[in-house]
Amino acid sequence: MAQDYVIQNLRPPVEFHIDYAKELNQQQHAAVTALPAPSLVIAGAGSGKTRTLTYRVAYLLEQGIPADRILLLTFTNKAAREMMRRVSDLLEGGLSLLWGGTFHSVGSRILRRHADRLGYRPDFTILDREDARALLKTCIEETKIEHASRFPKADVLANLFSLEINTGDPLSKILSEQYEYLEPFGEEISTVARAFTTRKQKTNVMDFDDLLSLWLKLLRENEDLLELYQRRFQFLLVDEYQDTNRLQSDLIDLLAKRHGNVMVVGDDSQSIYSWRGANFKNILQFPERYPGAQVYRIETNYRSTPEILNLANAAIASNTCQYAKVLKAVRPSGERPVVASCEDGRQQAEFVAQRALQLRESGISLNDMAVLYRSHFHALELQMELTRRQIPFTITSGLRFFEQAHIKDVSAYIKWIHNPADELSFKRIIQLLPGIGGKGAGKLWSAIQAKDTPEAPLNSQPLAPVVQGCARLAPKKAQAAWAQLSATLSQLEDLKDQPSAMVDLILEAGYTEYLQDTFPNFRSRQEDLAQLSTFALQFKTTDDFLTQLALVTNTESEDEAAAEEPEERIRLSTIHQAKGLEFPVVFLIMLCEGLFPSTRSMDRIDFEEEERRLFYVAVTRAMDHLYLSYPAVRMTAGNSGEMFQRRSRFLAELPEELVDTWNLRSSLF
DNA sequence: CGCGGAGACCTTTTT
DNA sequence: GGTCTCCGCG
Repeated sequence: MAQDYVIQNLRPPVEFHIDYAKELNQQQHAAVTALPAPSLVIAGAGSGKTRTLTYRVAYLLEQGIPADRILLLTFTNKAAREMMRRVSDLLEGGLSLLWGGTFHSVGSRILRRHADRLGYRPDFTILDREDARALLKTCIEETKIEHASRFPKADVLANLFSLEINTGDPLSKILSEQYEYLEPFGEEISTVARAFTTRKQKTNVMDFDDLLSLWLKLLRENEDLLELYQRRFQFLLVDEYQDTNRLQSDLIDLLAKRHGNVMVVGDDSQSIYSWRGANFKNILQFPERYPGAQVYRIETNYRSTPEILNLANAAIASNTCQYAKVLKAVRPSGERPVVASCEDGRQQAEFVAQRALQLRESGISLNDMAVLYRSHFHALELQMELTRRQIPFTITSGLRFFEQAHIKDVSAYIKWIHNPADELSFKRIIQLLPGIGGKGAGKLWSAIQAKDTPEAPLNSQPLAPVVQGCARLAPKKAQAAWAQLSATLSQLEDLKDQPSAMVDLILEAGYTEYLQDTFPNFRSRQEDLAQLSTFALQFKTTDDFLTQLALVTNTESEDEAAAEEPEERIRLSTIHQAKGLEFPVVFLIMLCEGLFPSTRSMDRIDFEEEERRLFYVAVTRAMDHLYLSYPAVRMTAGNSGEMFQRRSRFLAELPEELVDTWNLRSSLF
């Protein structure tokens, strides 16, 4: 059995010759070299959070802790990969045993190993948001509900369930506090919730929340596994702790219970995910939950000029619920941030484009510039302007790469082969055939289900003959396509664990043709699919491929794609997606009341403080140049009218002497 | 029952 | 712009 952590029992310490005192400042150094014990690192924006964590890992390894005893939890997979790379650089390679990733990806790995304990099989499919919603929708339809027309739609319900799981509050409490108008439906909502859970288990699929809640359930209900993982993960490092929710902090607490060797790093001023159940009180109350925890504050900012930092400090000052801290700049003085008031969205777009070109003239690469905004649609006019001027840009649009219809069509084949219980995927692929719609797909699914018997479970026999056997149930119109489908499935089954080849095969076996017949823009869709095939190349198992497909965000995949081409691009991104990044030049646009802070958030309690933190995150992305802009009038959606805008309260709060104000409106007259 | 076209409606933030 | 819904035709 695994031993408790005792330094003498482990490998002899390895020396990496890192002079920690020289590489780190005093506080960072203290945090990095702290003895195993709970610790909280309050690291302000741009203060070297990643650096601290990276050196911490190196330090632990140097102390003789085997890499596989360390678990690094980050907010995105990309952040984990980046940190691993840096540790690996520091230590000159050899770190394959280090575990790191998001809660979701670590959870999915652990769940695959012990799925049977939860009534799942290890080949379970991970549903993306859209699929989870579709499944929920069928559960709603199948539950007999009075006054069904007034029953909440699937996405409202999905939010509700997600909140329930992520905050740990009972449904009744959430309903009475936040969704009063749904209280009359309480009973039926619970019925749907149960049906949804059963359905997911039966079809061997998990949604994002399940990856956390089932992980927690697994540990809570299985003493042996809890002990196994408590012993295995002797050192927990958690990044972006301010954005963890109840479920995640419970997981950490449970895993750390035996050793208490947990270091959490975060900045309460940058907590921007409360709508997803994140509870930034986790970070405020950490010292109470972990008596004896050391608290380190890193308040030196290495990223921004003093001018930008002054503005950031002023921006966050109005928030009351936080660890009071003032970031100190060490960089030399630079330009004052600019507030530009523009005529309309169009002029704002021109301003950004022009300014970007001027800065480029002065020697700054487009890669070093970012335009940030509150919501995806705020960037529409800018996209048009940049396109018109042929300024290359990357945008992480609302629609994620992996969630586009054609990508999901192709992956549905692979998903179903991999997990024959996956109802959604099966229905999706057969509805691509002519003459088969929702109803027909339902019938055919039942027919397939009938072949799934205890003596001959579907997931242990070739699927192609089963599908072929159901041919007579398919409509006449679909016969040829049906035969083709079963042939394709048969070929796919031979390509087990070659996901890229599977994608290529599906394309050749008629999907490309389908694309051409269906979509006017089939060329760009074909390119996407070629990219999918390339993406799949890096995976040795179908399992890995499908897991990553579900968990990798499009910023991550786009960054990888962009890294391969030499062209410079300015980056357009929501503030949420820019979390953790930094850019020499930042444009923050659409700073109008109603847009930022967003009216959509105003029904939430404490919305203003969270929106202000978001504003703070945005301005602290900037290293050298910061431009804040807003239009005076704006087209409103739908009725093509224009509305006068007021500048955001966050701009109004800034002391005048901290910014240069440019009035681009008056220059027109 | 499937499917294509027309029109309504809506766009907060996401692992 | 993109998705969802409704309607009438095959």
